[in-house]
Amino acid sequence: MARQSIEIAPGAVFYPGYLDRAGQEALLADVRTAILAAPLYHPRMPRSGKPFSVRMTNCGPLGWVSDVEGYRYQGTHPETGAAWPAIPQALLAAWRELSGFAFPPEACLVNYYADGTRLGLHQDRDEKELAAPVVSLSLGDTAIFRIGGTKRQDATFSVKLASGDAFVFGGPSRLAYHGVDRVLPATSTLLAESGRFNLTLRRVTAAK
DNA sequence: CAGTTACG
DNA sequence: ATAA
Repeated sequence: MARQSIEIAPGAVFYPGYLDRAGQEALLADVRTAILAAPLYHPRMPRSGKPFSVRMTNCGPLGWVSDVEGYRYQGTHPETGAAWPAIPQALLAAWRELSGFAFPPEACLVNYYADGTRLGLHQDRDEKELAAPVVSLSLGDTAIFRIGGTKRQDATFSVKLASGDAFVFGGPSRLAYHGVDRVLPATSTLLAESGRFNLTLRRVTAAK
């Protein structure tokens, strides 16, 4: 199935409307199930211990976590100690369609942005396999997403990411700085609550 | 280190 | 937008 796509920058590809409403509802149900097993929590910044405003959890063999000790991937939830739940099949299918990478993702970071939540400009660089892209899916309220280049001082621009949109960071944009400036309240009817879920699929270890 | 604030 |  051919998909509408827009290459925002080399290797940074936007797929507006990637999931239709039924697909969004099915994926949201999977996310709800995952959160029952692995509750959302507030990560903390390395060194300072300051909490993020975004709440997080993960699916997959590995999950990205941050606390006063630093950033890392680990196999268990930092608060419950339980293994992360499996990555839902719908997300594995999206990875196969969008990543162009022959090996499966090992982590799905689930970020929940309540109204007022922001996430500062950063790089996803804790993965060993940088040949694999990061695949992102949005559910719920529209985000004002910001993306720049591979250096923090590079120019940035913003893109609105709506419910059902996909975004892929690959090639020269794999290490592009990006963040979320804000979430626009009441821009989607998908969630019963306000806010937005973002799901990012990553290959963490070197693919063999 | 993916935060926050002040400043321009 | 940039810096501390």
